[in-house]
Amino acid sequence: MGAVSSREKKLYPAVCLMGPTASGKTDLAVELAQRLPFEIINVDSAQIYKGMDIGTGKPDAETLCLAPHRLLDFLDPALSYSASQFCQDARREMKAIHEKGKIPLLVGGTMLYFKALRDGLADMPAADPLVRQEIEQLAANSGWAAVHAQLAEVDPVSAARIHPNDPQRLQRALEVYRLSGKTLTELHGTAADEDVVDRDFPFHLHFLAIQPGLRSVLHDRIERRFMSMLAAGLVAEVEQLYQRGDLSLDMPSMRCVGYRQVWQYLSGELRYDDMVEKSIIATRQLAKRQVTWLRGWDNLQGFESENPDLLSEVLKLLESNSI
RNA sequence: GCCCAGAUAGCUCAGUCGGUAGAGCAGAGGAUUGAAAAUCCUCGUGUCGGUGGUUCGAUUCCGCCUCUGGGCA
Repeated sequence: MGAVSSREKKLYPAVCLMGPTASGKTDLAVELAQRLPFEIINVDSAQIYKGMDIGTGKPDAETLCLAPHRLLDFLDPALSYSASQFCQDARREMKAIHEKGKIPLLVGGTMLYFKALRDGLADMPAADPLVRQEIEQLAANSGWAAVHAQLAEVDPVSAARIHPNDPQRLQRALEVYRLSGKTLTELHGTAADEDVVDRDFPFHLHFLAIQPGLRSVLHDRIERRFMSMLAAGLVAEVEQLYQRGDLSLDMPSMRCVGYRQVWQYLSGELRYDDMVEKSIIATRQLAKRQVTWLRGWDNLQGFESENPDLLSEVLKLLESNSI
């Protein structure tokens, strides 16, 4: 067992704490960080945004003082982020934490980011606003079916895989071809070569997840949490963003659960009660997609979030993994 | 009390010129490679309010009853 075990020896531990929204990840992470030499890295695509605090369930200032979070609250809502940027940023922070003699604790519900970190991303061109605009123009003029048809000419394999009704993926696939002259199909699998894993990414990821045992409990928590967000001033928070004038509903930040619906309320498109209902529904649907990711996740240690002994059980598991 | 309109899937409703019914939303399952809190796919049996009648056959037509709106008193 030469190659494998010698590579494993060079890997340092990092812990990934996953779970659907409203399952109590942050509370658990903060508890863990106070007992073990962890430093927390945020893995939540909404909590990266500045000025989006209440609706994203960002930890409050007091909590952040006790347990600082990296990659949290650093990006203006007018900008977009990506799984690729996350990987670069997270690796940089993980190394920095390791150099301080501590262990990275990655916490969040953005499963694509965890996956990208674990598996790597293919070597592909980044998003290009101009090319995206061209493709959107094509779609506006001739329909997304035309985009799909064009993709089918250059990359029939991807065209067969991507549903004609999925504009986001059609656009990306055609964008990659226009920018690189290569198909998504060719480029997939070019990533995560072992050099990258070993040299730039000398970590072994331990995956933990928490979630309620019953879906009904999760739904209950989601509803109550959204109500408390409203009580805490969510509408005023979104109104500040709304009034900036440079943000819009087609930006990733304003498509976040809750923000989108409050925005529509502020613009008169939704009545207050409908905004509340639709926000809660959107949150439940988000949680469902997160649970779907978790169900298929390899080597995942799951914990029941309502378990009163949660903390000690997680600590026991970490100890048994020599963390 | 009288008149009118309703009563069909968890919700909002469509429909059956009489042959036991279908959309949207919700919900469930799934996909997921630079927007991912995004984007997309699949899944619909329910005493058709109750009860009598007409009929080979009623959720559909008729009577009565119950309930809910609205109007008149």
